[in-house]
Amino acid sequence: MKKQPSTDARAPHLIELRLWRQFVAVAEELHFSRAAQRLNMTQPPLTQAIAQLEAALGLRLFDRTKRSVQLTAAGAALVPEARDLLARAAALPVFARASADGEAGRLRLAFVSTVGFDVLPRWVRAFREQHPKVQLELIEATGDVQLEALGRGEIDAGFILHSPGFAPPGLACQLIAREALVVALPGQNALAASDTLALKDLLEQPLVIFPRRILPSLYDAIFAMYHAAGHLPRVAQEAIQMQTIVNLVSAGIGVAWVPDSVRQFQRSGVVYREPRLANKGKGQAVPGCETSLVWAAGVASPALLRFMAFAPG
Amino acid sequence: MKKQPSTDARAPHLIELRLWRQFVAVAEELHFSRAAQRLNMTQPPLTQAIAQLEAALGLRLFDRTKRSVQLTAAGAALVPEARDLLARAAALPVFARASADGEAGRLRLAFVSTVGFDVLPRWVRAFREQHPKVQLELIEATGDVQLEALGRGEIDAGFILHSPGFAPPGLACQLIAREALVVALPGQNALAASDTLALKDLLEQPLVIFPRRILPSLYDAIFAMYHAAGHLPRVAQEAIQMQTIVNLVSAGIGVAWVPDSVRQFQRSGVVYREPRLANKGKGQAVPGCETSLVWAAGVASPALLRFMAFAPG
DNA sequence: TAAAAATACTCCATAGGTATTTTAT
DNA sequence: ATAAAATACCTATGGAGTATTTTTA
Repeated sequence: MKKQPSTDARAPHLIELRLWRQFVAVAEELHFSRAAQRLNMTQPPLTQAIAQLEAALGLRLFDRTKRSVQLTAAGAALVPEARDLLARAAALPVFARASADGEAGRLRLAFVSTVGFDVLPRWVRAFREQHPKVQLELIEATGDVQLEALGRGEIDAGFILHSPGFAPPGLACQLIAREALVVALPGQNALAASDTLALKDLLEQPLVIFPRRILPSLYDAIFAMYHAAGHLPRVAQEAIQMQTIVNLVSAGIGVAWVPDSVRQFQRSGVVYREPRLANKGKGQAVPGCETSLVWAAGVASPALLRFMAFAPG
Repeated sequence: MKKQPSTDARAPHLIELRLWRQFVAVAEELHFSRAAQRLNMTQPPLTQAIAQLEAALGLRLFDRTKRSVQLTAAGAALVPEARDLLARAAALPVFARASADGEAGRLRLAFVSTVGFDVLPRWVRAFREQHPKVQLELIEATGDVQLEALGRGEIDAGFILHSPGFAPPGLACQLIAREALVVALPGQNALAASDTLALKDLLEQPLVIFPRRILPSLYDAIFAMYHAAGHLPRVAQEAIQMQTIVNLVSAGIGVAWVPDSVRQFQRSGVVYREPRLANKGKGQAVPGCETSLVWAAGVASPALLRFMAFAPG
């Protein structure tokens, strides 16, 4: 025996848009035949449709006196609501297509504090102008927090600091900016007095440094630099935020190698210097640091692709 | 030959709620079979329905890899929108029933200035508390403007001044308040000096009066009162708003018989008095004036009935 | 090989059609 | 007499069913 379509499968008392469309047409024409014409149908099924709608609602929408049709109070109240519903339904396909090609949608972007000063604001402003229907959510977070959030799908992409060559597994990565490291010195440190600074002057200074766990290549590059000069750096303190590193330097805890953009943190008691390396000529240079946009590999949304197309020159 | 249902009659590219419901179910389960179960249907027609929706939109909503189902960017963007649409559609019947019994809806009420001071504010406040979903629109207007607006269906009801016994044609009418007339005197008028005032003192004073066109019975009652005392009143000026009448009295144009509630207009240069009639004992009294709520006969909306139920004792 | 989506078909519920009746102006 | 809504009945589209195949983890 064949099971017949279970009646409540079809619609658990959900009134279809068809009925609302027909209702609005009759309400606007106050005339079943004309409304039917407008709907490209004949009058009898329209009469039935309205009857069906009234039955579903359990109330009369029109006062029909064979010769004239008038809205009841409930009917009149429903007209604007029904119209609104239909307008929203009609807008969905448009919105869908806009979402598909990245014109609309939501982008949750995380960023580390250093890009928050210059790169990101300009980028975001330009993007917003061009794509007003994309809703941008910006969250400041450290690199490790961002990577976890990406893994859980809580953000669409993140701006992180990383050193050249480091490729997080499972993530796609686009270079945004490359910058040299500079040294942050406590203002009261004797070295801050002179305008120029050589690597050899720094070798004995205690270091405030980014944890290796987060940015191994930066950590290693700094160690390699000291090593080449015959020294093992003395780490006074690790800190995971540039803000904190600068604060620690300001407190005189030590000196720190930080990306150039950290200079934006104008903090009294801290001076920044570009040190000369002793053997620059021989090809050894101050190590650099890169800011990249990372996202879960293979799931770049159209909106994200649009966003990346705005990458500053 | 029988005409077959014209294809665009059924729906001019309007995607029915059924498809959105099914889409949301699949998006939530990310599993066609489970989603079908939740929808009380089988898997194959659900697969077809999603295919149909995707065809209508012209884009993919799910990445299906036989073994796993994932939302595309467009699909993910659509989920909250579709959910919202469904929620609104589900709310319509509830709203309809609320409108039918007056729990929700819109009430456009006009009122003359005199009720705006005391009666109306208390009434409206009490009603709003009990029926928060009824949207009240209050418009101050003179009686004649209100009657025209009622005729054109621009307001649902109006508070007007009228004299006992006057019944506007085609309108239903409910008495709200009955009040006696008092006399408004210019402050510099000699009569204002004494606390008491008799009708005979007023007979020679020029009158500022409401036009007969608007409120014939009030006009006639005043004339009858003067007549009984053997005088024909001298009309200095007609004015259609109580505000204006009081202003004219203040300017010394004349005295005026106004409803008691007009005393609320505290205007310097105007005093109010309750005159003694010479022959009070014989049954002649100062004429009165009524405030009534009027509405188009036979079309009191449920919300209006609710409103009237709040008439102050 | 098992689980899940896709495909192929069958069927009937119903939206919409035509013909006719009713009723108020 | 006429115009318009209601009623009666018919048709066929398509949504949902069952059975089966395909695919990949």
